[in-house]
Amino acid sequence: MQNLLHNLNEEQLAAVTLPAQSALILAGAGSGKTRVLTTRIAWLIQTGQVSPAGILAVTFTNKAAKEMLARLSAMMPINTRGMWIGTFHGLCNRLLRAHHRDAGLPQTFQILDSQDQLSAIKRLLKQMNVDDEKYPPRNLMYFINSAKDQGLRAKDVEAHDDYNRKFVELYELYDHQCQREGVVDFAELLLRSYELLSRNQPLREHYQQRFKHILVDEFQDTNDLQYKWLKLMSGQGQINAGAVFAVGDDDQSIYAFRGANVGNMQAFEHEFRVQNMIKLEQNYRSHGHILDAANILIANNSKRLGKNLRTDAGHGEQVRVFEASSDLQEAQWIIEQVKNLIAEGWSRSEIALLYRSNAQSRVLEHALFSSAIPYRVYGGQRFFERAEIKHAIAYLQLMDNLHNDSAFLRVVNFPTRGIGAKALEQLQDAARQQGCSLYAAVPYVAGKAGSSLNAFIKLIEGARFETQHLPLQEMVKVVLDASSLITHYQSEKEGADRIENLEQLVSAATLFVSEEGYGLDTPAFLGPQAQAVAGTSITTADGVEIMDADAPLAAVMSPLSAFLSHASLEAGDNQAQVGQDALQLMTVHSAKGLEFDAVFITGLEEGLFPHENSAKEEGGVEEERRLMYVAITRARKRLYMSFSQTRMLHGQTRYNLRSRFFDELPDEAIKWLSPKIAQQAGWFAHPKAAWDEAPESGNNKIAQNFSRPDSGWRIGQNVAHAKFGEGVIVNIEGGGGSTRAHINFGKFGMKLLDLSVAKLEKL
DNA sequence: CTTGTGTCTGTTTTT
DNA sequence: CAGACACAAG
Repeated sequence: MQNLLHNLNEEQLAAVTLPAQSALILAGAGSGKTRVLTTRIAWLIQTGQVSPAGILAVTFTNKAAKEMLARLSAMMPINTRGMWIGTFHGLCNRLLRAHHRDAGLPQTFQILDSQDQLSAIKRLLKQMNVDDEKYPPRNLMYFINSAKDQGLRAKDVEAHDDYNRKFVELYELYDHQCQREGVVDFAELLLRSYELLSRNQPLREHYQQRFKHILVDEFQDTNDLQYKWLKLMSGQGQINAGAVFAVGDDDQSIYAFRGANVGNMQAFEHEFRVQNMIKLEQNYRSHGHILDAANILIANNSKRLGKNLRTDAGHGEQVRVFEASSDLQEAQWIIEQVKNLIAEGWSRSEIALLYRSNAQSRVLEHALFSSAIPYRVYGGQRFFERAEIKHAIAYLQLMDNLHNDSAFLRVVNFPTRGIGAKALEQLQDAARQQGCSLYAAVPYVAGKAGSSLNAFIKLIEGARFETQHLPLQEMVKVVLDASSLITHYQSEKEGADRIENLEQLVSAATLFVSEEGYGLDTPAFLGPQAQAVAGTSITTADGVEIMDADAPLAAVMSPLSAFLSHASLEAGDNQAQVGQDALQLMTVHSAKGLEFDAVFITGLEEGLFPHENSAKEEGGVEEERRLMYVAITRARKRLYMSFSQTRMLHGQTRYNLRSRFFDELPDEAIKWLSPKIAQQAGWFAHPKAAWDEAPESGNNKIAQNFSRPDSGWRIGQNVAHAKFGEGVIVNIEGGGGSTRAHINFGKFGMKLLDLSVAKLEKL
């Protein structure tokens, strides 16, 4: 016990040992949040206040859940497998599998990822003859998801005009389609389990009595539905309500775009009668200058709960800032710095390259590849999102759930087997008439179309028969073969990578089976095994005895269903080699919760970071600022920031101004690093001041590439105008006597100015 | 029905 | 610069 608590500071100790009431912990970046959470769980169990089964811990990412489990088992010699620790989506999936009957779902229901959801919506619109110009599928998807995120069904949504009424109508139809096909989208996992619990009293009471302590990580990221879910699960407002221990940081709320509502923190404080709000403000991660930069930047936001991080670590080094002339050169400069760091003995895996959007990784990857620096990209195109993997998965989905029309359509003619648009049209007509799935409608299609469709059915049935007793990994092999996916890619020029990925799918299946505790020879189709374990059965209203959802996984779903869920919910975070000491590349979003010795924040330009779309959204810029705050606070010892005058985007060069966030950083904490030689050429000058110091070693080489004679105005030139402020020349037209320039003045927009008339100052 | 070519468009962040 | 989609030729 003592050694459990002895490393905690005063605030942390207070949080960990709070009485069994709901509490809100405002945990700043790097203040030991995860440690407080896990120690709290360990403390509750070790002091005998609750058994492991009475704990429910929710996170947002699989990474965070895994981290928590790992730390817990390091702390205590208990079996964490039975514990309810996971993401909202993962836990809801489990709940729905265990109670699929009560939730009105087939045992083998499948989960749509965003891609699948969008194509399901497109299919619906086509079938209903809806003009997708007028009702863009993306907008409908957004509409449906945000309704669900608020806990609203179609019937609950108020529509004030015809346009919105159409959306509501389509929402309703979409839900019907999903129900018919036995599929659920991400938001549906939550909404469905919320409805399950609120409708079903015995179930609700069972779980409410069971979970004495509910712990929520990253509480600022909860949406309305998740908040309601927590209220229901904890029995908030009832006499024996469970205690909710919420840990969050309003300054790190970066998921408003998917419905997260920071207001939940205040609501929580009131509705859960929080008596204990503890702030963790001692930062153990970053050196002083880095922390100052973060604190001063975030102070520009208006709606904050108020919190300031402090550190004992001393100032440390200043933040290094570099202005590049192009995205290519930015990448080169980064490589140069990374090489220096590595030469100085920094470990590659302790260096992170962060960017605002995934598309930015390309240039960086290319540069890293050419310099043979090992790196690892997180996010972006994930393993289970690759086309060939989605195809293979669709075969498996179809075998597990014949009525999944999405899966059916994806593979019925891939690889091509002579089933074209005409045949499918016939099939869809038949399905509509019979009110059944495409698969079930095949017998109703006559003629040539019918026979090629029948051949496909035979293929699926054959594969099902062949694999009925095989374990998952063997099943995957059979499917790759029977579907002719491998053969297909063998005849394709660029198919080698895809085949390699398909082979990795077999390894992924093997790994999954062993990690989830299934036997390596458990048949993939083997359904829930009703082995009642003491204390895990519930008697429902209609007197049926069912399993509690925390019974062994095998009691809740078959290996195949579990694997398919895994594919949708985890998307294969990365398939890169884990052990290698490699540079870390990721978006700022996926860097949340991580920390590194050295961090590069790249592409700090207006339009990119803050992203241009954010300007149009309510509170958008503040969210971007929080994102920047997250980025800065990832760094322990050294922080670099860079931006570029030009950048290739959507196939054309864009001229950007440097990010407004630079103006919000404290001068003392910043060191401008752009080369003097270039400055003299008028190329790199920065309005703030002259460069702080002579270029560091290694920069001269870059500088030479860019110092060129100054020939008056040029595209990309930064300028200042008395009325419009700072801008950048985007295009120059005319010549001789009258030269006019298109200049992007940021918030003043684009102006066409005559260079001989307008009083412009070169910057 | 398939395949290739062309045009178009739409671009943030993620469970 | 992609990926999605449409259309024409094989």
